[in-house]
Amino acid sequence: MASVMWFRRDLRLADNPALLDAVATDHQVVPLFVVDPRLWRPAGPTRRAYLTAGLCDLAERIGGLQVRRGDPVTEVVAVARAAEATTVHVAEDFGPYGRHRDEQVQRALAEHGIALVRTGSPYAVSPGRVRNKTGDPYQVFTPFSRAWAEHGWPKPPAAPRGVDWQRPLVSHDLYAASAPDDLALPRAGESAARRRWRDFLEHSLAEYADARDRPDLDRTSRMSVHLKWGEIHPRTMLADLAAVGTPAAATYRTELAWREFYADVLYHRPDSAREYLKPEYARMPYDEPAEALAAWQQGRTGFPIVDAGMRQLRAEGWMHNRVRMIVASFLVKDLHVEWQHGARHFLHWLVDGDLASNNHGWQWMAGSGTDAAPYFRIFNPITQGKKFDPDGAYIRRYVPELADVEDRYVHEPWTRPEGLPGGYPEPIVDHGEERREALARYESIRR
DNA sequence: TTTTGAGTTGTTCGA
DNA sequence: GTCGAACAACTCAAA
Repeated sequence: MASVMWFRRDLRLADNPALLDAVATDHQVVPLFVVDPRLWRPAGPTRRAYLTAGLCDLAERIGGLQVRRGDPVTEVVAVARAAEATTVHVAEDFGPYGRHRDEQVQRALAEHGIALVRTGSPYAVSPGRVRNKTGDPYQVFTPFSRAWAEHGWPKPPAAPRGVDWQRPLVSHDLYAASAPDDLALPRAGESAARRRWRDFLEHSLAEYADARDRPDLDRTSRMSVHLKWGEIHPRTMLADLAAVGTPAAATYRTELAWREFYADVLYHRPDSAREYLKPEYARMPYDEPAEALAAWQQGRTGFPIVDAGMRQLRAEGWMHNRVRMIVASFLVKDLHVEWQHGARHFLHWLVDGDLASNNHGWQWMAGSGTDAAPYFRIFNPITQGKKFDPDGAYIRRYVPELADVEDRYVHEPWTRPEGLPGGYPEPIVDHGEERREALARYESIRR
């Protein structure tokens, strides 16, 4: 007899209600992870490598981990039956695929008299629980975040003690997904997540409100990847922020609220992962993706801040948030390419790639998302660069061709009297022209 | 029911 | 260089 703890996006032992539930049911616990081809295939090399490292870390903490590769419906049932378990414990998954998968698994387990027990979720307040007074989900962020904060969340529980882990070896084929040598990925695992969080609280939180927008300063928390894989739970972070209690802590809490808001929107509108949240935007005329999309992907648009961001993505599997907005605006509004192409590229390369946050961030930038503000919010890549990377330090870090360009030309190297430095492309479009073009196209879908 | 006010992340123009 | 207004009138929560 034993219970099964099926880890998915909760690769940690502390603050893990599903694990506590598993231990409470039976102190003999089989730790399981299933590498699901349907999720593994679309994950790019960064998420594969990071997940592999994260699983190795979890296995080390536990002293073993059953890793299976295949359809969860068959794999979870097989493991549960072999362990003679009566319960399989999970944190609830609210994504479109996860919900469907868990229903299938639940049904298959039930045939053998085994229960799938859902406890907790990757969110402080589970999607679907924040409602307005009429019981409907919120459509805009600010009222959601107020209600979300008032909803409250329990104190983070500690890691369970006295677990009798049933420890099989980690299967070896998992190690096949190591990171490409030229990719600089962050350290994976629960300890690394907590270390980074403590480090951020101590050194960067105080200046977070202003410094987070400066890619040259690199003062964001970089917690997204740890949240993505549940190496730390937002509840733990919220408790720490409440203890700090400063305006900066409140600013950071708002960022966590955004993550929960987008998960909530996706929960209520699972189709919005692919389709336009506001259907009328599907009528927008866009260009077929061609050379322009390729130039954007490769970081060869001739706009320094855009190219720096796209190259950071390829070098680190990560991009600074401010720059994500700039490159997204550029793809949709300067190159007139549909947001789904950008979202797909991001999800392929981002180590923190999360369906809800990623795709709703893109919808927001495309104008079809939850932003109620005017559609004519079009980023000027030059202005944005000057404002948020004033000395061009971020640009120089990722675009070596511009390393020796004088400060005053680094955002517009084509204006340099001696011409562009060798190997750096001419701007592929005229921003002013494309801005007018984007406005005209938006105009065309309005009544 | 009606009204009111606010809305993550912007840009440009002209004084 | 800095500042405020205009952009164009939408959506939605809450009073």
